[in-house]
Amino acid sequence: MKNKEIADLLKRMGTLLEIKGENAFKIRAYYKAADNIAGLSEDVAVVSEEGRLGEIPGIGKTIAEKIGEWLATGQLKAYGKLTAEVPETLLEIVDIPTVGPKKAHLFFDKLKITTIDQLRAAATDGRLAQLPGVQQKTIDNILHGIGVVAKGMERINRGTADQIASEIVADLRQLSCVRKIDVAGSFRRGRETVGDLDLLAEATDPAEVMRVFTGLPTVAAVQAHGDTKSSVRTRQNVQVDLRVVDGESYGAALLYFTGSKYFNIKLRQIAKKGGMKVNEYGIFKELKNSERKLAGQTEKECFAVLGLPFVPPELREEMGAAELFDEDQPRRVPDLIEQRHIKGEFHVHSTYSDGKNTIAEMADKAKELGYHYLAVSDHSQALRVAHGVVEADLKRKRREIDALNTKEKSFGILMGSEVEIDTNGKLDYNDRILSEFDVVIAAIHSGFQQTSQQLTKRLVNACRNKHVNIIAHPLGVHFGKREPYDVDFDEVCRAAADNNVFLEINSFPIRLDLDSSHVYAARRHGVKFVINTDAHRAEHMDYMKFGISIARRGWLGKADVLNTRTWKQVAAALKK
DNA sequence: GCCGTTTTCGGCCCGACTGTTTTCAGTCG
Repeated sequence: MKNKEIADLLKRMGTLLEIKGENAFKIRAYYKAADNIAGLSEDVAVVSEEGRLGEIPGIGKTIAEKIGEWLATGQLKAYGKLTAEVPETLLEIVDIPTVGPKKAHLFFDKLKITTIDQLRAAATDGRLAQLPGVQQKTIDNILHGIGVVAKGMERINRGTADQIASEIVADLRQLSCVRKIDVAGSFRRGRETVGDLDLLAEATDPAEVMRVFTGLPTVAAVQAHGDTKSSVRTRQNVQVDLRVVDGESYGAALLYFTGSKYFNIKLRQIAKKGGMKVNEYGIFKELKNSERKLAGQTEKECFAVLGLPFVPPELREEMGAAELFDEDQPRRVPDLIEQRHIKGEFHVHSTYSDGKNTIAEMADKAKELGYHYLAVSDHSQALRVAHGVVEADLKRKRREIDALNTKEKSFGILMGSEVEIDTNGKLDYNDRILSEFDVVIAAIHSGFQQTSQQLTKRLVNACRNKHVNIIAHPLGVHFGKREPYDVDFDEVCRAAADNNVFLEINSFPIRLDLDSSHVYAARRHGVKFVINTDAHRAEHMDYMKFGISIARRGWLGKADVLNTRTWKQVAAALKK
């Protein structure tokens, strides 16, 4: 799929037009188009071939032509023309915090600065100080910002974000003046990765909250410190923003700071049509010379006065917005899966392969979580680096599981395996061995460099095997190391649906694979899912919440997910 | 540049904080 590349290209064009000083609405049109392409669940090349680009919101004649040209030739004349005027390297300049398009334009126009190195030189040798509106503080901020960019500002994975947020929230909760505190932003929407953390608090003494927040031990730098809003950068180089509001506005503020940006714009448009206004303080009826507050205390009442059902945070994205906002259809919000629906899982490891805990210890953790069953699915023999289980040890493992099960009535341990799919699509155990497992998970751990066709064929072959029940981490994502495979995802979905194979949502924080956009797309193929943690030690089983977030973002309900069922129902559902 | 029971022109979401300013522009979310 070229969606991401096209979205990036349109976004870059938007920024370059902004530096150039183009009309603000034209710029926004490019950004909006980029967002909508990025959030598209279909392949934009297919949409283009079928002449349906114009059906994508925010894509008109001009941008549709540009997308077509890029798809056909791999080039964009307009982009070349634009970068001849506004050098492409200025994009790295506007990435520096406190430097936006206006300053980038000023530095380029007056000093011919096009790179970060040139900017640093001009900041240190005094040339920057000659410019109008630039004083020492501005120069200090720019130099500091260059340092921040140099350290890297990539998005962090959900597991890391969860840790940082929990610690800060726990510290602030201790203050007696703090009534409520929530993590908002993309974290609350359940995104797989987050760029920064947005916190919202209700407090009787906002200044005190700000003082404590900016002085926390984890804070490396304070970027802004106001009465109701502050922004810091932590030692892990993660930006955290905190906003304090009063109780009357808490719901409106939570709505506002949860976003997404796209969703907020949608809400404001709906409000405007009804003669209302939305901001972080509430929803207001616009009267002749004044305004009247209609809602603000809770998110629920804010949605209600706009005539909308409560939209769970995970659905507040471009993806699926058509289903939520289409005025011709009843606005339907699905009943999404919840953590309490989970009755077990199928993909954890034990000391038989590369897990750190015994089968009994993993089972204890599962019981603690209130599960009814747990499949212990160790690696198969070919995965030597992970001590894949050889045939002789499988018998020993089976005897151990049977013994543990005889002691227990209300909980069942299942014998599973995470079986290697080799580079030809063949499985690592023969059919006789495979037939003896309670559940078979097939997975790829090698040969990532193969072509799209080869990888697709491997996954499809695995689905067709009569013993395979689940495909683990179907796209091979490894946070910071490996992008998703370039497989024909539609074909994999068809093979899974046709052969009663469940696609895994892997909850391990560095995997999170499938991600929500693929879940959303797969659901439309009639694919069923299973949410697993891939735990390699007992406490990893707490990662289930991350998989739940992805499932919810992908619009999954309880019925779409295998491990919301009892073992009896599971056994029936797995039959091929 | 996009869009349309406000429709082919004239709109397009809203506010806090900072820095450089005597009233506001730029950046950010």
